[in-house]
Amino acid sequence: MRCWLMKSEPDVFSIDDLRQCPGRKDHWDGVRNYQARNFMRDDMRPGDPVFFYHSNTEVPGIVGVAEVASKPYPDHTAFDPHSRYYDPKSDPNNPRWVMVDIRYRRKLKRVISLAELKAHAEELEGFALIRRGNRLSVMPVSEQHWNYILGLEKA
DNA sequence: GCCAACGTTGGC
DNA sequence: GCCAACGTTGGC
Repeated sequence: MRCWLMKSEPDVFSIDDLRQCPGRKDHWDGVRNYQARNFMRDDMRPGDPVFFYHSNTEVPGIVGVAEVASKPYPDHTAFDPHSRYYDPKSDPNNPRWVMVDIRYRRKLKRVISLAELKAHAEELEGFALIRRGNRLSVMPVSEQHWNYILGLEKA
């Protein structure tokens, strides 16, 4: 089992949006970065825990926990010319982009902000989120870092 | 809204 | 294969 962090802009899709989905589950469409895609395609397994991260917002940070709820499968929004995620180069017979389903587990008792995570850079050394210039929207979290971050929740 | 950092594209 | 131009991400 691997742990993950996935970013979403709350104006587009927030943790509350996920919680209100039928079955508290939705598909995670729109990933258009090869490295992020490869993580989903090659390394994610149903049941893997996921930190839900709010980006591009007043206080960016981890807001909740979800879990991977499917195997990877083709991202159909790439085939839809009306979608903002349309990619004419993705061939339906050989899909370029994949997605997984994500299920809501819980919100954290408080937001663990990016600033707070950066303040623990020493304990979180190697965590992709706090590396300079990081733009990945899907990234692995080591089990050690996962547990450390959850420990911050009670602080 | 600004802009640094990064990924992608395409000319050569 | 290099690299300049461009588009996007996302913190601030």
